[in-house]
Amino acid sequence: MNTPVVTRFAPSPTGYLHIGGGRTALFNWLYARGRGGKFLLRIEDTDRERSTPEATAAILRGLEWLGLDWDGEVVSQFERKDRHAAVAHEMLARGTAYKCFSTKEEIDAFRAEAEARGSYAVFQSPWRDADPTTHPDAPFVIRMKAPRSGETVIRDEVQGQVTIQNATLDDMICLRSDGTPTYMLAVVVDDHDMGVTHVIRGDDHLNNAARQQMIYDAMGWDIPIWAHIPLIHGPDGKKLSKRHGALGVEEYQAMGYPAAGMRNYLTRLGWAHGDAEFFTSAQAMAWFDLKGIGRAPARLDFKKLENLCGLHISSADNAALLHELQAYLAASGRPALTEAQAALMLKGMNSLKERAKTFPELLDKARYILESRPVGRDEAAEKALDTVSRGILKSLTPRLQTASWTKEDLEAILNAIAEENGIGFGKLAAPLRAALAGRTVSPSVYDMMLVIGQDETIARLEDAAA
RNA sequence: GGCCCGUUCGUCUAUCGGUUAGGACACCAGGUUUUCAACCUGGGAAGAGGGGUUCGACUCCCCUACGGGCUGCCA
Repeated sequence: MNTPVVTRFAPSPTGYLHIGGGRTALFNWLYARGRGGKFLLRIEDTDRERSTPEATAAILRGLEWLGLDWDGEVVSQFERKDRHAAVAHEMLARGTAYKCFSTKEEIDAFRAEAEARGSYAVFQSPWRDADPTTHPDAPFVIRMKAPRSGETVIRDEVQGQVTIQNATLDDMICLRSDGTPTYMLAVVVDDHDMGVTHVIRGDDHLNNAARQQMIYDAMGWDIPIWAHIPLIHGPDGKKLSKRHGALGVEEYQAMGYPAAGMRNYLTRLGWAHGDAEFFTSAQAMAWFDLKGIGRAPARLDFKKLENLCGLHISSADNAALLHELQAYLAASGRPALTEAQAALMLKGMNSLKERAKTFPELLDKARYILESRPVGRDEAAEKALDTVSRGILKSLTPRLQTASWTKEDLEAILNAIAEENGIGFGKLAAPLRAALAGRTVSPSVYDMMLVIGQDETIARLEDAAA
């Protein structure tokens, strides 16, 4: 019997959920969901100065948009501070931690002196082995009594076996002088208490894993399976910054990328399953594994994101797509569709979704549906409606009055008109498109006519011919 | 400074000692076409550099370069 998998995502609420965090959450989610395990969410809000409820809300919204559902309640790390403190005191009792009365000033001075000597040493507290009877009545921190020799080996599913010399690690502080826990202690206690079996997180924590492992050992707890994944870089290979993509995932939503495409892209970024490129979340869950994660940081490629999004849009269920489109409109602060518009969108969705990579593009192609008469025309459309073309359109309307409004019938009529005027079908389609959509770029003229219907089509042609 | 991690086409990647180094996006050319999108065909494009180990190295080892991370009473 294997232990059920428990993963977690543990962001600190100091800002929006950025794309890298979103991917970390996604990996944890895929791993748990693909194995019938649990995916937990914990907000690391022990830094009271920088944590905000707004950031927490933004992170939750971001995860929801990505479709990453978590199990159980969201855990607040801050609220568990008493438990963290209790563990620190237990370590004290076990002799795996000690009270350190060194002040910040003393530590700073130690470091400054080391630096002045041109050397670099980890801080060694004079209180490590002090006799408790010599303890002053002063504020203290609780430090881990870390081994000073030997090495700590991290068995990482992504990075392999990583060995850290214990001498390079200091006795980290577990409990601050104000009694609050540090991150290092809090993560370990929480992951243990929450039953986390797999810690999948950014590789900026790889070194921390060694220190954390010492706490697990000190408490006699089972060490989780580590998987430190490389961070995402910007298109230029540099660390992600706001300039190029370190946007909140909500901004990607506002840019109109469908969540399924985003998930697919992010899953494939830094992870591979053979040659699989385009896949559903169900497939991703079935395939996702730690072995397939690469060791090098990946760069963001918006072109590929768009390509994948286009594929997901065109293969999406029409009703679901309409639903997500409406969510997009709301998220980007645009007016909602009227019921009539929504109905027409659904009717025209088959042709619309094949030509869009993002929701703005979909909306743009749907202009013929969303605009009401008189349809505004851009410059190119105006040009397409020259005198000759208007004349042709005029001769077309009476024929349409009696049409049965099936594609076959319309095809017969338009082909006949083109032939009568001695022009190719393309020459006829251009002004027709301009009249119907007000653009020279639109879905097929047949699709448009069938979607908006006979009366509206004729009315628009009359508008244009006038 | 110290320690740790990384480096295959422009980008994401496959390869797990023996391949003409494969796929995808992007790009270029051609085709199809009712504009756009899509689609079809073809093309250019890679093992950071240097040493080893080996019959044989993209794959294993070492060095260098470059990139990143950690080195906080931040997470």
